[in-house]
Amino acid sequence: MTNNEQYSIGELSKYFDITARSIRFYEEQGLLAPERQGQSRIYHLKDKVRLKLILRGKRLGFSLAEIKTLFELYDTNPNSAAQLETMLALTDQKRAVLNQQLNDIQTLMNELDDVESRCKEELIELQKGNHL
Amino acid sequence: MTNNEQYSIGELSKYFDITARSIRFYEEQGLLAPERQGQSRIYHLKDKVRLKLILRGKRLGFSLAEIKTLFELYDTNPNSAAQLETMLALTDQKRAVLNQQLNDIQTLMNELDDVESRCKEELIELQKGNHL
DNA sequence: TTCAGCCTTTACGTTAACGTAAAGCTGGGT
DNA sequence: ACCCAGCTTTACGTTAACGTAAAGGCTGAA
Repeated sequence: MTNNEQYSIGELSKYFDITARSIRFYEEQGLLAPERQGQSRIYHLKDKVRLKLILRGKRLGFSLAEIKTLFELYDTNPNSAAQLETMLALTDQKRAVLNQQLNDIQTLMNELDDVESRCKEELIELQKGNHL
Repeated sequence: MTNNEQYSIGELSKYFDITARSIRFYEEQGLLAPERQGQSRIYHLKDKVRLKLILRGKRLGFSLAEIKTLFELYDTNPNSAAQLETMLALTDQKRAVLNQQLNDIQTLMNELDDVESRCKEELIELQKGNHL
């Protein structure tokens, strides 16, 4: 009962609104490894989840190479202490970057608020003028 | 009293920890327009502020072209209604992107928390083992 | 069978954001 | 006078992440 849905590359590309070329490229870079039936690629739920993670990583400004190493860290079962330490260090590092982004976004949001309210005030002024 | 500090390109590059090449490139792309004294560039506070904005924009994933149009929108004194509407549309658009990023970051943070706590638990287990 | 629609591989092209080298001016210190 | 650090321009090189043909295989409907 572990979900047996299958997807073609075209279905996935439509679903995520990206090109098939991109999906093949991610595979070429070692981020995906879909099953094959004959020459065609068959994607399952785990591939779909991976793609989702890839796209989210990209939106956050990670390179495909970075995303790949994150996958590898996540995939290798973390049994040795050294591996775990490495993982912790990396998560901390990423966390710092994300916090920086949060700050930036907050600052920018505030500025957008300023601009927006000033714009709206000016629009109201223009409206008043039009009544004459 | 409006602050008369001057900076050389070297000073600014050290301050922001970027190369002089980058700063010249931003100028080449129309994002900066420093004063000249002879052949050398002289930067003032407003240039420094601009650079800060450029770098923040970049951290948020904006292209230099996008940053430039934002600057231009910000610079043109917004007097016509059409301009104001454009500005409002753009701010809304950007706000949507930023909100998406916030979601992504939040999701990722949670996952990092999960990974981290699992790592720490495993480390503790390893410690216990070492006592035998 | 022929066609359309989807898939495949191979391979060269493109864009953004610089890196990097080459070659030269220039002001201050010794 | 000379040098050096820091500035300048010009121009070609580089990397990431695809875009865009080109040429062909497979499969189901007409």
